[in-house]
Amino acid sequence: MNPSLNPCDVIADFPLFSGLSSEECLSITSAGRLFEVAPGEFFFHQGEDSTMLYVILTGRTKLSQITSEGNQVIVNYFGPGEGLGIIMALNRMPYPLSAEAIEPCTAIGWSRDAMLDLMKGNSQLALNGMNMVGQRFTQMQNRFQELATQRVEQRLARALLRLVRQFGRRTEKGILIDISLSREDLAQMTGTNLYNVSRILSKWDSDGLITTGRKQVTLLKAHELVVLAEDIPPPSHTPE
Amino acid sequence: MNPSLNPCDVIADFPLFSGLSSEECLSITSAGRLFEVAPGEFFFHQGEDSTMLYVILTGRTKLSQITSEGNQVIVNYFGPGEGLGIIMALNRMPYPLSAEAIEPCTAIGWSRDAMLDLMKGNSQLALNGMNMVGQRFTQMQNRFQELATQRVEQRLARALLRLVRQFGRRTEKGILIDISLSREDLAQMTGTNLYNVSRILSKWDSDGLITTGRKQVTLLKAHELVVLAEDIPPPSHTPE
DNA sequence: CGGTCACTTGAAGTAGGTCAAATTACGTGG
DNA sequence: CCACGTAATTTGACCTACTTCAAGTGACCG
Repeated sequence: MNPSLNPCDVIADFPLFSGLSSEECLSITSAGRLFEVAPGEFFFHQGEDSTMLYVILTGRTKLSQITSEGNQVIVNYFGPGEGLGIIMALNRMPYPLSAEAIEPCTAIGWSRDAMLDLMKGNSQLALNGMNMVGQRFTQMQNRFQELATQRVEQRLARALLRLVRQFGRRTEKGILIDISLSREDLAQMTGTNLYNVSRILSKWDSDGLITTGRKQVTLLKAHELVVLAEDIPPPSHTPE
Repeated sequence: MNPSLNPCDVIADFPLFSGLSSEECLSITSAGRLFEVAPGEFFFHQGEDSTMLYVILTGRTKLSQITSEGNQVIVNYFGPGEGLGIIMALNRMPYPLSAEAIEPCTAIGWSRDAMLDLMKGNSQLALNGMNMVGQRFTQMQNRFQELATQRVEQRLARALLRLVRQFGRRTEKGILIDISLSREDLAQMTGTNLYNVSRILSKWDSDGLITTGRKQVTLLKAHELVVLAEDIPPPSHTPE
């Protein structure tokens, strides 16, 4: 009955809790613990044994992976309602990626065993977990396909559109992607390098599609980006 | 009690049934139906509404996806014990890919609702399902990373090694990948085109790493492929 | 005001994509 | 069993997208 530790009003429409009564929400959340993570700190690091899983209440988190060759790949950014470590914690494997707070974050965390017990006793919860994993699987698969078949320009356009959906904020100039977002970050999201990203953004900037700043991007003509994202390569030479 | 419709002895160590009693296995399998799918036929097509999910008993299946631009991507090959449509059927979304039998297949199939009911009544089953989805997620993520950071040659080496693990069969010459496997197939698995694959395979062939035939590959020196797969690019010019 | 960090831009090199054509294997029907 | 047609594969040549290196510019921080 402690509202500060049981923000059920907030989490009621989180996917993990959908279809659950408020009593169930209460007992599930009270089996966990509230965490606060400062920007730059990590919920967990890639390779660590996965003992905890979290659902974000507030703040944004960056999920990234480092390859054996030392290349970093940004897999995703997560915000409120999304789960961290759900997949792996329930599979008893080391975390395959690192989760870093890029803003002050609060989250509810459970130990793996606690969550497994909860799920065993509440199959709706287990199904919700499975749905979340499934969602992420689909996203991942789409990005895989993207990477396999599209050119950098299209992938970059899609990445921006995804980010806008997650972090877009209307301003008087256009739609700002409201997170710190360097060229390097975008490169790591799209499987290329910062030079390439810089060139493409510069081009779009001078074409009036976007405005760029230091670690930020604002979309001016989102529709044109959609056209780019859907490919349709420009007619190279006019065939009669 | 009909052994032909309830091959519990076979499925006992399938991941979906792990930790379940034979009574539970029995009641779960009997809620499903046995399917036989001939080579070239499909369990389901991409985009169809996902009403059924399957667990393969025998035979191999190819999972592929077609992009909006018409490019095909081979996501995976699945064999006995693996699930088809688990992710999507439980998420109430259209199948994101097509599942085609490449050998005579038998599988148990359930309607989505039947499986959801079973899982609601048996949370171990739900957890098993989640584990399977999690496994596939991890695989997908690794391949994503691969595609984002590695060159075609490495990706091809890895693809072959993966295929060997799934379909490798010792022969007197080496380890044969025992499925029909064209250059085009390999290209669609690694995000490149058949010309590129053909060139690389030819090179490896003349280096004695593999032997190739029409729609087949045999590994001779698997270890050398592992070296290639782990990258370590050849020293371009000897630095003192 | 100096230093660092993010970003830009140029130039050169390369992996890989594309197109075209030749070659080889396979299967079928005669 | 052979000849033919088709499909798989190889190979060459060219070209473009992308990477890499290098040098410079601009922005924020102390």
